[in-house]
Amino acid sequence: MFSKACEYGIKAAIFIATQSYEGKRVSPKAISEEIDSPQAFTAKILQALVRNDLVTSVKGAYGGFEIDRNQLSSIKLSQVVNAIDGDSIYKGCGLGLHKCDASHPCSVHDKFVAVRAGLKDMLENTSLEELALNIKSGDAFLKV
Amino acid sequence: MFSKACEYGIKAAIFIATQSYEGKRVSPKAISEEIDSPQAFTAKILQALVRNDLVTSVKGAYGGFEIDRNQLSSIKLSQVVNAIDGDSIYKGCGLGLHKCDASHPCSVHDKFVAVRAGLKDMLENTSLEELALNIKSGDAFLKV
DNA sequence: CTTATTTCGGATAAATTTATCCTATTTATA
DNA sequence: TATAAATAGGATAAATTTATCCGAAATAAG
Repeated sequence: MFSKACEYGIKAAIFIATQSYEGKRVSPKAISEEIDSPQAFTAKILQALVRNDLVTSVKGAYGGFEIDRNQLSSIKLSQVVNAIDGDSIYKGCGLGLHKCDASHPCSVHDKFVAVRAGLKDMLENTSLEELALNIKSGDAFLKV
Repeated sequence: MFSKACEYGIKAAIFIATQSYEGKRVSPKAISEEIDSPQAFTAKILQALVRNDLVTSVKGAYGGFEIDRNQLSSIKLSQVVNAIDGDSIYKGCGLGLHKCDASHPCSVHDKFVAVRAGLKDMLENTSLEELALNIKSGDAFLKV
């Protein structure tokens, strides 16, 4: 469904969110250990999140990554996915056609529209805050 | 959503279906031209469909690929996808965790369950016959 | 100002997916 | 039986994704 990079990005964002809740910054090392991902690769993905203004980075000593606590509820999963994989997941044609729409549909177009709408809706209505709270309450987990 | 191989596989299966409707066999060359895909790569994917008994191949002169006309309505998109990409699309965890289920959910587990169910339902309830008829009637297209 | 710490970013490597090439095998027809 | 036509399948190459390495730039603290 998502690329590896996107999976790491989602997990990383959720972990940063849980820590930002307590006013803590986190390093790529701590993140990759927490979400069980390759460190250097994860760092690259974090850069993408920073470039898209979803995560703030602080360079130098005592630096790290954080998310503005006031934005935790307004940052949606869709923004994280979009920053890494783009919007092809729920925008592109199911069969990879360039020009596929209602007026020039591929054979599975109508079928896909509904599924895609559900995915889009899910991503756009799930906030980092909600997911971070799932983790903090012990209702969900980030690894294994 | 799907791999390139899977996209080609779906399109190829639909095209073979349209031709089998008229009792015609088709060559990998004709298929790749019709669905705009690399020929040799498409031939490999066809082999997977043959191994999974979704498509029949006839070797030698006047041979080619065909689908039993009586099975067109019973072969579902899910079988084509499964033959090529496996069932990871709607079975695997959204975050790539190995052990993710209702009793040990990842942070997005519950959200994904619904989307996946929709995708699964769509794939399992769409037959090659239905898609082939969409093409024949001119309501849908296989390329561009 | 110096130093230690930390993110940034370019270069490179490994793994996977996508794509091509060529030969073997099969089969209908003459 | 010989021949031409067609799929099967192994070997290989190209492209993309995933992953690693290392030096540059930035910053807090002494």
